[in-house]
Amino acid sequence: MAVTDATPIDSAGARRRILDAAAALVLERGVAGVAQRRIAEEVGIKAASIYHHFASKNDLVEAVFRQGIDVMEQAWDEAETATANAGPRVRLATHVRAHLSALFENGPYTAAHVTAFRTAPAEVREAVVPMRDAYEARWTALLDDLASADALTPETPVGLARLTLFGAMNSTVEWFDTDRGNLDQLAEVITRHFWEGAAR
Amino acid sequence: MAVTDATPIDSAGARRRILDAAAALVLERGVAGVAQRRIAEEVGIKAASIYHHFASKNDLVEAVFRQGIDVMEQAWDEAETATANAGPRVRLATHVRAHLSALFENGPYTAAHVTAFRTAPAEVREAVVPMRDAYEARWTALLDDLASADALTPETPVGLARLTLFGAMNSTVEWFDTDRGNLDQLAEVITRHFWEGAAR
DNA sequence: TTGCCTACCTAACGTTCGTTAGGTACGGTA
DNA sequence: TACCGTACCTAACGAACGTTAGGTAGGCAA
Repeated sequence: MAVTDATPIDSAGARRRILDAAAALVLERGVAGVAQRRIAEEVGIKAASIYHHFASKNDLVEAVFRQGIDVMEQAWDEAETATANAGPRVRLATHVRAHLSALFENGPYTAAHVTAFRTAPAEVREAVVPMRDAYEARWTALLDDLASADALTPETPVGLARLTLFGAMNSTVEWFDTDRGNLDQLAEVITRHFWEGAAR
Repeated sequence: MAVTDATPIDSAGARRRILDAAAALVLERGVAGVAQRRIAEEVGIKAASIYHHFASKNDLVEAVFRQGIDVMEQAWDEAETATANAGPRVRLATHVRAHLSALFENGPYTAAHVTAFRTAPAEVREAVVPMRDAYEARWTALLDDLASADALTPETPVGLARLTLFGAMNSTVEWFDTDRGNLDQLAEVITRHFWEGAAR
């Protein structure tokens, strides 16, 4: 007669705690570098118990990536409503700040997505790509707006400009430290560099 | 009495072929996502034979990263001698082009280093960090030069400017396709964005 | 001819991986 | 009171992992 240690106090939040731990670990070790047993240990359960909440490891990391994109989308929406009547530069700056907020101020999901997506199994990537594309399309639309309002120089194709901007924003996860740096200042530097470099 | 399949025709180049395969695979799957047996398969040998050339998997991936930094350093040196008497903007543009050359035109080593370093085991990272720092110091010195020659605005700290530039350059490995895009044009766009954004 | 070095091999080791089967405890519902 | 779903558990599976031991074949030197 075996006795169980199970103490499901935080029953509803268990799935969320697994996701949190998975996202944080995937961020620092990559998808293949994280074992389910390690995630479980972080949460305080056994590896097999993860299967009560997720069908497989792929299912779990896919959920992490989806959450990362959800966070970005939400940040975008807030920036969009906040700048309904703003000029092009303010609109751009607000969205840059929102993207950085998604990367640093709402858990490790977006950061994990940005750094680890490329190394995920093909099945996971294929399932997530449509959501990724939708978010990128929003940025393309914004930059198209700016371009057709004559705010951007026609010298640089919009697609190239967007990728450069994404690079500048996303690569901050490699070095920026929320405890030591100021996100508003960072957003302003990135915005200024892009704006002065791309504005006409 | 077992018979061997060993056909060591390209004896001297075996180490190089292992490194090539390891770099390419690490680039697309991350360090933990690549098995020695997979690398060996790519080369056409058995996994155990890798140990004739490298002491361990960590030793192998460390060699990949070191090679990646060597490639960058070499590109830097060539750019440095080519712009001995050039103005600040040309100097910057040449170094940007050289860094992109390291990323795309000299094997997967630098690209592997840039994308996979963060997920490598701590021992590997610690061994490689001094080389990384030395390369980054070269960029800091260049930007300091530009700043003290009054070419850069004092509004942005040099450290922040360097990290922004690195972000723009390194993130190109995620999307740029050598077959479809032009590296000279890409270098020019990145240089212009940075220059117009940072110049005074 | 003998002997050694280089570059590979086969076979296996212990460990860790994702995953499954089958059980236990507990809170709520009938 | 009996039952049932939820949330965990232990135990174990086969596969894959990094790594080691011990061999074999070919080239070169003495």
